[in-house]
Amino acid sequence: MERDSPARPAQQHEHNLALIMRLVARTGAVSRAKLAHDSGLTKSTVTQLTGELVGGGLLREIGTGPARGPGRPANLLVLDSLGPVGIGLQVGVDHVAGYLTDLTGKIRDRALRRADDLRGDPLRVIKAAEPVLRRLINAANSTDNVVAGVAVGLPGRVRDATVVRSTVLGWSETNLPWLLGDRLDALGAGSIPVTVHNSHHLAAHAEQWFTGDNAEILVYVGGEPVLGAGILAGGQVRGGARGAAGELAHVRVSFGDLPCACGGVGCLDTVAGQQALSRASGVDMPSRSRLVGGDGPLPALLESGERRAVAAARRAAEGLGEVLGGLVPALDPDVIVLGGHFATLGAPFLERVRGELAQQCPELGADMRIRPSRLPPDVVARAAATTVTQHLIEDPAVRLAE
Amino acid sequence: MERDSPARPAQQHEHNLALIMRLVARTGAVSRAKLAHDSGLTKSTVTQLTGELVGGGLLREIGTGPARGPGRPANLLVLDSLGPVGIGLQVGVDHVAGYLTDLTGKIRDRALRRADDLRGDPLRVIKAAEPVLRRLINAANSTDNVVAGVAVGLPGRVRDATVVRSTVLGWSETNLPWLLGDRLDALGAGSIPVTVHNSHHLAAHAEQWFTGDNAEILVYVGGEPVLGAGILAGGQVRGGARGAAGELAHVRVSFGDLPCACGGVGCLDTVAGQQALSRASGVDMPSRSRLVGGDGPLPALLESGERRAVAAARRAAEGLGEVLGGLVPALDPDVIVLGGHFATLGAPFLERVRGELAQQCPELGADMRIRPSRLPPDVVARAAATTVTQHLIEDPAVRLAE
DNA sequence: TTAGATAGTCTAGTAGACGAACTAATCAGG
DNA sequence: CCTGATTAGTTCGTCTACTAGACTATCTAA
Repeated sequence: MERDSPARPAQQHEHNLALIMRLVARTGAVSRAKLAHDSGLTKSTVTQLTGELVGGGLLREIGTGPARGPGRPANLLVLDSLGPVGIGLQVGVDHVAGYLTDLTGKIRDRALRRADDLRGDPLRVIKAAEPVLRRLINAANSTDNVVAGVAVGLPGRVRDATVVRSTVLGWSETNLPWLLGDRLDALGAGSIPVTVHNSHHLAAHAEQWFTGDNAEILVYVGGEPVLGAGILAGGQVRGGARGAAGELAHVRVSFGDLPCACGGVGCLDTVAGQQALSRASGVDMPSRSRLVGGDGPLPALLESGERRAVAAARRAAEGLGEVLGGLVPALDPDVIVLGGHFATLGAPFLERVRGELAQQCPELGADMRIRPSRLPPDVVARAAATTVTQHLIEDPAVRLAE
Repeated sequence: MERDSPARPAQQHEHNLALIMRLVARTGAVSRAKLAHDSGLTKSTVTQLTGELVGGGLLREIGTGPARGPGRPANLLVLDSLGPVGIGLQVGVDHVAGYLTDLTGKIRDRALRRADDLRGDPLRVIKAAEPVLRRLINAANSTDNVVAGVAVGLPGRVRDATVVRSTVLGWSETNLPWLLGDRLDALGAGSIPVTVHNSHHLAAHAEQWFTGDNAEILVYVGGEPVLGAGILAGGQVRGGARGAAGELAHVRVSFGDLPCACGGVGCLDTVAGQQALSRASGVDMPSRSRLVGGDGPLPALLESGERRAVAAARRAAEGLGEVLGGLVPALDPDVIVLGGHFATLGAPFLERVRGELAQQCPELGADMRIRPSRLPPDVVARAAATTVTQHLIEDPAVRLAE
C-alpha cells in the first residue's frame, strides 16, 4: 500500500487479494482451507476473495484433489493458465528474443529474430521485434489468453520505466513504450501497456524468480552484450538515481593496461568483457552474441587447458574479483551470481574469482556464496515477461477492476 | 504493513494513525482540517484518529493559531513534547555519548562520559554508560517524559538488532540489549526496550533525518573510530547478510603499500583512516577520538598548506576516490556524504575526491553530489535516540495499546 | 447584525473482515 | 448400508473503521 495515502476498506481488500494470489503462486494447487490457514484470514473471507479472483480470471478451480484421510476433499485452486499473459522482449545488438509466459510462470511460446546490427535508429529494433511480437500475440490469441502487457529488457539506462539511454544501442532519450505501443496498435493487438527495463537488472530478478534464491541481497554480474550488474536488495532491484546502477564495465582494474572504447584505460570490460576475453585468448572474435552464436570456443579451450585461454580467463577472474572485492564489503551480499559468458567458463574460473575476492576481503570473501547462473542466455526475455505476470500477482485489484 | 499478514480493519487503522503522525512530524503545528486535506481522509476520521493520538500522549493541542482570513481559527496539533522520549547512546573506544530527544526531534539533554579505553570486556562500556543513562533518565523523569526505548550505536556488526561482533571493541556475540536492560532495571528505570545499531549506519540515517536530504540512494562514508560506510536505499539502511555492509576500511587501494592491522597491505584505512592520516602528516597521533579530542591539528595544517599534511590528505582523497569509484557505478547514488574526520578536511579535500571519482567513472563521477557532513561528531547518539522516536511515529499503534 | 468562510463534531450509512452455525463430501467401523 | 468423525466450504449476522453530509462553532467583513 502506498505509504502516504489513506487506508480504506478498499485498500484492505486489495492487500488481501494480493496476499491470496501470492500464496497460490507460492504453494501451487491449494484449497481454500489451507489458504485461510496460511494467510491468517478466515474461511469466509477466503471464499469471498477467491470468488472474486476466479471471477476475474486470475484463479481457477481444478476440481477436488486426491482425498487423503477422512473429510470432504478439497477443491483445489491454481493460478489461471487461461488468464492474462505477459510478453517479454530481450533486445540485443544482433537479436530480439521474446517469451510468452502465463500467470503460472509457464513458458507458452518463444521466438527469436536474428539481425546483423540493430544499433542506431530505434526503428530497427521495432522492425525486428515485429515478427516476434506477431508470433507471440498469435500464440496468446490461439488460446484466448489476453496479453496484459509487454516488457522489454535492453542494455541501457532506464528511468521511470520509459526514458532510455543506451551506449550499446546508440540510443538516447528514446521513448520505447511509445514507439512499441504504436506498433502493437498496428498489429491489431489493441492498446497494451509497455514497460522498459535494464537487462542486467532483469537478469538479477531472474535469479530470484527462477531459482528460488531468496537472498536479502543478491549481486548478479553478467556480461552480454556489455559487462554489467544488477543488485537486488529487499527483493527489489535498486536502479539508482539515474538508472545507472550496476554499470561495472568501466570500473578501473589495478593491473588493467588496455585502452577502452570509453576513452579510459584498464576498465574491467577490457579484462573481463566478452570481447576482451575472446581477443586475449586468441579466439576469432565472435561479434555475435552468445544467444545467437552459442557459447563459442572458449569453454572448450579452457577445458583442454589451452594456455592463452587459461591465462585470459585467469586475468578476467582476477579483474572481476578485484571489482567485487570493492563491492562485497560495501553491500555484504548473501550471494553473488555470475551470468552471461562468465557462467560458461567453468568451476576453475569461479574458484579464481573467489580466491581473488578472499584476498581482497578475507573475512567476507572467503565463504561468500558465488555461483554460476544456470539460466539460458535468453532469460532476460523470460524475466521481462515475468515482470508482467508478477505485477498481476502483486496487484490483482487493478485487473479485477478491468 | 507486513506483506504476508492479513489486512483487517485494525491494520487499516494503524496505517492511518501512522499517516497522521508522519504528516504532523513533517508539517509541524497543523489543523485537523489540513491533516484531512493532506492525508486524503475525511475530517471526521481525522477527528477520531487525532483524538486517540492526543489521548495516548503522542499529539497535543496547542490552542488556536493566529487567525488569518475569515472562518473559525484552527486548533493546532503538534507532536507531544511531553510524550515518550528516546535515549540514544554512542559507544566509542574512549567515550560514551548520550542524547535524549523527544517526539518533536528536540534535543532535551546530552551527556558525555570520557574514558581511557573501553575495549575488551563489554561491562566497561556498561559501566561508562551508567552515569550517562542516569542523567538522561533523570532529565526525562524531571519533565515526566516516559522513556520509550534506548538505542545504542557502536562500531561493529549488528544482526537482528542484538548480536554483535566488533573488532574495534574486541567483542563478539555480545547481547548488549540484555546486559544494558539489566543495568536499566537496576537504575530503577523499569524495563526499557534496548536496540543496537552500527554507528555508520546510524550516521547515514542522520544525514537523511537531520538535513532533510531525501535521496533515494545515499552513501555515507565516515571515519571514526574506523573508516566505514552506511548505504541508504529506499529510506532504509541495508545492513547486509551478516550486518557487515559498509565495512570499507579494508578494501585494497591500488597505490597502498602500508601494512594494515588486519594483516593485509594497502587497505583504505592505511591511506584514509584517521590514524593513518595523522601519522602520514606528521601529527602526533591522537589516540583520542574527534569527539573527545576535538578536530586535531590537521585541518589547520591543511589550511596553512603544510606540505606533509597536504600530501597525506591528497593521498587519502585519492584512496577514497578510488574506492568510491568502484562503488558509484554499482549503486548510482544521489549523493555521497563524507563525515567523521573527512568532514573537517575542507573543500580542497572534497574536490580531490571528486576529481579522482571523475577519473574513475567520468560519466557518473563528474557531476556526482559529494558533500561534507555538517553534523556534530556525537550525531550517532542523536540518531540512535531518533530511531526510538521515529519508531513511535512510524508505528504509533503499539504505544496506544500500552 | 448578518452573510460568508473555515474548523470541527455528530450521526447514519457502507465496505469488508470475523465468527458461528450450517451444508457438503469423504472415511472408518459396525 | 448406515452412522459418527473429520475436513471443506458457504451463509448470515456482527463488528470495526472510514465516508458523507448535516450540524455546530468561531472568526472576518460589510
